[in-house]
Amino acid sequence: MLSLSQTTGYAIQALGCLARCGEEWHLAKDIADCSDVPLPYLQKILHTLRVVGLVEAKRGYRGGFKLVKPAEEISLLEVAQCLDPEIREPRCLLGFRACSDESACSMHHFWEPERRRLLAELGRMTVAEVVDSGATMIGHGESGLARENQPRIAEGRTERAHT
Amino acid sequence: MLSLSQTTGYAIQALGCLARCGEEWHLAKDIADCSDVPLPYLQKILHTLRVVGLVEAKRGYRGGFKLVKPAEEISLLEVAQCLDPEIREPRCLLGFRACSDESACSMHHFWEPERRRLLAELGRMTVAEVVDSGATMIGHGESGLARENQPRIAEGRTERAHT
DNA sequence: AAAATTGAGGACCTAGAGATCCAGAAAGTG
DNA sequence: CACTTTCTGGATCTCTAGGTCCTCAATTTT
Repeated sequence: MLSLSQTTGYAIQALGCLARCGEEWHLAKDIADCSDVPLPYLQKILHTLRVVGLVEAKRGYRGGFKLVKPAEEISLLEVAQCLDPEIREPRCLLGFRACSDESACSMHHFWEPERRRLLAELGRMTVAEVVDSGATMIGHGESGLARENQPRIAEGRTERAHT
Repeated sequence: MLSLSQTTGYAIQALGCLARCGEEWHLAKDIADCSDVPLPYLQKILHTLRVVGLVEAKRGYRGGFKLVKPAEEISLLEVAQCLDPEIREPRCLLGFRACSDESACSMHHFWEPERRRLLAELGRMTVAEVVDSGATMIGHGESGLARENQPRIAEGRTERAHT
């Protein structure tokens, strides 16, 4: 209750990781290491984010994911709307099927303004802000929490002697 | 997202119906008819409400349910806490396992005050207020919405020529 | 005491979210 | 071209909320 879905949270984390770490392609695996998101599930989420046009994907050697637009232009609401169907079609707080502005349940007049206010908040906040408030960098496995300084994306790939 | 569980909404409806309709025993069936809650599930919820001490139950002929204390003394928060485990142990908005005031995720400082504010609201609102803002009376099948005037509990039982 | 009524409470079903796994396709490397 | 890497996308598993069903036990009526 009173929260975004787990999946949306995961997506915000993933986008945050990408935002912090430049224009390069980043592997799903590295993003997973940087966040609290299990890899297989993250892959699925990244896939969805690509379909809705928030990230770009490249397959094959030295492929990965990157943001399509700057993190300053991605609102949290936008992310939530892509992944959380209930955000688009909110349920009546009491579960009435026919609840609406015209035929309101007894909590509607309390709840509807609250809901709008929170959505507006989410519409104002961007992925960039979330990043700035201190999270983990891809590839440093800090579990995504704001501890110590901010690590960066895994450069493990350089060890593979490319170029 | 951003709502109480369906079950909590159902419970508030049921308590509201009981509140509106006096001290007598009311059948689960009549309460179901008055609300948008499917009978078998309502029975389960009423059972839980009895276990946590919000309603009293009586079995057998002319049994039913009634409130243990006046609706003015039942806060919505109280109801939610009985039925919605996530209210007691809120999840991190981003899904971090270790998120807390000390080790906060990047949305924690935005979300925590919002959450507290909403919980405080719910703590202030009572079942009595929800009733007063216009809902359906038990036994008149108005689907629980604030249409027309407020119907009362089914008196179908009187047809059975008791007394 | 027998019959009728009604909640108690456990077994069970269903859908969706969260999560995992794997064969296959695309892309770069040598 | 063969090989490796990495995303693709569908099948599948698990867990929980929501919901149904059925038998048992308690209580009142007659």
